[in-house]
Amino acid sequence: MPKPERVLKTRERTGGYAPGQARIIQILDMALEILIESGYRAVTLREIARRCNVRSGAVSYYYKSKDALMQDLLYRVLDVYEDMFNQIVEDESQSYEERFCAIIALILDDITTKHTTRLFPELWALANHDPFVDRLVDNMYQRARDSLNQVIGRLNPSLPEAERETVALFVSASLEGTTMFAGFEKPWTVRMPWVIAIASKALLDMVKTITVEDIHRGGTLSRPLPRRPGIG
Amino acid sequence: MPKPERVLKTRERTGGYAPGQARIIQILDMALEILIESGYRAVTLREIARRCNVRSGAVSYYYKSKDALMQDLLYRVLDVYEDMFNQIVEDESQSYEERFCAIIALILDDITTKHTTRLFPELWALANHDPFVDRLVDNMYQRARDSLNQVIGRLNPSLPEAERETVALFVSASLEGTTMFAGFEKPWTVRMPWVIAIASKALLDMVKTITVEDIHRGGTLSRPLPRRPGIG
Amino acid sequence: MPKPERVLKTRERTGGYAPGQARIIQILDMALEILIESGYRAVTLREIARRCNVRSGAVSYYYKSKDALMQDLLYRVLDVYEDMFNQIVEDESQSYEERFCAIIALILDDITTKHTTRLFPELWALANHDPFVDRLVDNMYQRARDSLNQVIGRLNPSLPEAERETVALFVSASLEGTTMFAGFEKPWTVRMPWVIAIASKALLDMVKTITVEDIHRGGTLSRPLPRRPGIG
Amino acid sequence: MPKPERVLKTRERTGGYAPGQARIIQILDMALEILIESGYRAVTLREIARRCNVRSGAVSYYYKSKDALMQDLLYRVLDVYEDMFNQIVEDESQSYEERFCAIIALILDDITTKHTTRLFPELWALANHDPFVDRLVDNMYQRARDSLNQVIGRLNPSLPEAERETVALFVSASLEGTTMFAGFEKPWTVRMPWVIAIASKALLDMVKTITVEDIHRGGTLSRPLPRRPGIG
DNA sequence: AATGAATGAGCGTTCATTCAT
DNA sequence: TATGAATGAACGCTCATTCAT
Repeated sequence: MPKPERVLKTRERTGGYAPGQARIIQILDMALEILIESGYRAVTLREIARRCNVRSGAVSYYYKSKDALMQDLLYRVLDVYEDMFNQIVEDESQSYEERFCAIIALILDDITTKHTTRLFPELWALANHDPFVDRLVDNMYQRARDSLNQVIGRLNPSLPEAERETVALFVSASLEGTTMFAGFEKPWTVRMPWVIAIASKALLDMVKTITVEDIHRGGTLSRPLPRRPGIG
Repeated sequence: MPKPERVLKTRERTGGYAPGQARIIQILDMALEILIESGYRAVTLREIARRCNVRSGAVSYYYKSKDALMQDLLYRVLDVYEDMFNQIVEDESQSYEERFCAIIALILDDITTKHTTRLFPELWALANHDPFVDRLVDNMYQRARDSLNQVIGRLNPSLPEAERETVALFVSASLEGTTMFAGFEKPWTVRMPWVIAIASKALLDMVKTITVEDIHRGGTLSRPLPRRPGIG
Repeated sequence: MPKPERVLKTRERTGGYAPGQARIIQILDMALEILIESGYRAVTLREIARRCNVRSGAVSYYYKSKDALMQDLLYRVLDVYEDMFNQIVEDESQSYEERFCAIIALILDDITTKHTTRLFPELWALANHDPFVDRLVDNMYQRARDSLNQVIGRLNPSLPEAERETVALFVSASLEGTTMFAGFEKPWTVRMPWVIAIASKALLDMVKTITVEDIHRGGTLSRPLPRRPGIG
Repeated sequence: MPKPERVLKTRERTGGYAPGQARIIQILDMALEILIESGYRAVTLREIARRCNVRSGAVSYYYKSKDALMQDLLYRVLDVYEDMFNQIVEDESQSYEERFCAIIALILDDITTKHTTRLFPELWALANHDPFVDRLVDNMYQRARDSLNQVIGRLNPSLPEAERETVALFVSASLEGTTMFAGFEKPWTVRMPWVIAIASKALLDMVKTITVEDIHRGGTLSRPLPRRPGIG
């Protein structure tokens, strides 16, 4: 996506349902469907058009470039996750421990969906070579960590801001990392209940007990690590 | 990569460095370079050839299809990780706690390299739509967990096999998940020392103290989770 | 031509001459021109495009594969012969002998055209290795023999169905066989009038006088034939 | 075969079996095998080499171009037919009628072999666009007609030379024409015995009874023929 | 609002051919 | 006598994109 010319806002500005709105939504839905089903390489204007029962020129009519379409798609897709955690964090009927574990369970549960299992590795790969995707995905995760941060601040009030944010980062990373192993149709999908229990214990205990000194001590290793041998 | 016809091993066995061997290595090196630099989409036979200063027909001379080339490349790349952990696990001069933390530090250190940060998300994305890559990556991680399993067995002998394997899975997933956040040129790269400390504490404490009951209790939530809203 | 997905009929039915219809016709005309001029090997999408003054992508726009194009072409080409004989057979102003000889003259006359001389040997060669072409050509000749069969039935009513069909086959084969010798720009082209006379006499006499016993007697040879020596 | 540079004679000159002779024979055998099995398009140096268990460079070592190889192959292949008829024609123990029918049976029998059924249509197609093949095939058929001519001269001595040759041509063409219909694995293969009987009667009767006047009368049609409609 | 037609670039692949070894 | 390495051209095909209608 080398030419990040925004197109999205045009669409967003049109309140209600302009005639073309329905088609735009259909285009984005089909594009997402392909992305999830077959990966980014398979997302072609032709295939999107085919699934919308229009010609590929029609897709170009709504998006002047494929990049613009993809950007619009990613906005839509990531917006959905925006408030995912806030509801839990703000749920006054639960203790902070409960809320923390609820977030863990929520994320790990979401990870087993086809949608999330397939989508996020694509995003991670795209983000590595596309600054626009990189920024978008980064923003999304930042918002997720904001929620975690609030809860962690309550569970371990003595932890300074910077350290707390890094703790939240590790929590988030821990959970995201299970995507490739226990996601949709992955070998460990059936073990997800156990994984949730293990993650809950590991992360909750850590969050509650970790100190600034623990974090600053660095790794426990005094000896130099053997490095991964290079290739080629 | 639908036609997994191996090519590599035959050629590798020719031993020494026949003249053509050097070119094969160059081809794979360049292919990997492009994969890391620009992603799978950018890996074309012509670009590989360009970087090798030959015509694209020369690449086809060595690999009768792009799939065969990619398979050979992935074998080579993943073979490297094969014995990565064993050295540590078998290091008799360290305690098992030390070995466990050494593995964590080793992996997280490796994650900050450009090579690993860029390569693995590509593999995860490919694996979602390509059974061959899926199997290859799965095998690699399985071997990694074998090493973890040995150490965990010593740190927590009362944990039954199945539970221990799931614990190892979570440990591995936790570490892999940091790739997207604290890998090469990522926003949190500079915080990797802290992340190593946090991960060491969280995972070591968990591994040492977790019980079968903890794992079987499932998540701590009794109430149904709010679901992620669908898209489209 | 391994994937016989019809394309033609759909397009043909769009009736009239939509703008694109003209281009399709031009594409098929140029493809046929090349086939006749230079043989099947020379029929490439690029050469077709060149003769149409468009880029090769434009040809691919109309035909999603070269096979589809070739199939469409062959349908068109062979359809032309469909009613070729019927007009004569149904011509009530002629005796059946006249009609029989008219068919012979019609076919042998057609054989001297560049179109037929060049096209049919290509089809025979293709049919040997391509089931689709095989079936198409077979159908075409079957229809041709149907016309002959009607006339032969009148000229020799006592001949049973199966024997009559084989007689028609030999008549048809006899005529087709002159293509390579007396076709367009062949050494014997100028002798075609004589050939027509010879064929008329040989085939008409045979058709009128042959009996079931003649046919069932088999070859007149009692001794084993010397076999053609094998090669290699 | 646009560059007819002879290479064959080089080979022929080496008497006995020079070491490379065996390889040349193998190359030509394999080339013929492919030609018969899969058609001219499939005859590639690579495939020939593969079947000879050598590299394609080795084939180029013996034949400096593919055309030279094909020419050599065709010489070899057509040489075989050279004396095919002479043995029969010169068989003093048979009457001329018997010899004539024996030739018919011989040719039609040969036509049912895979070798002949597959080879000749390829040659006819090639001859249309390749003067070298054209000349070669033409020579071969000329020799075949020489044999027929001798016998026809005995069966119908009053026929002048030119007319007799045209009669021989039609006889030869009649028989060749059955290749596409009753050859190897063709729909009418099982009817070949009947075809032999029909051909024997039709052609023998004609040869014995036809007169110069029959031939010069031309076709029996007085009215103009409806022409095959043009394409495109 | 959408189509139909076409472009131009690039893709993976195959081929005959060359040539030093 | 043959290989191994490489070339250069061509192939069928796909893609995003443009634009008049």
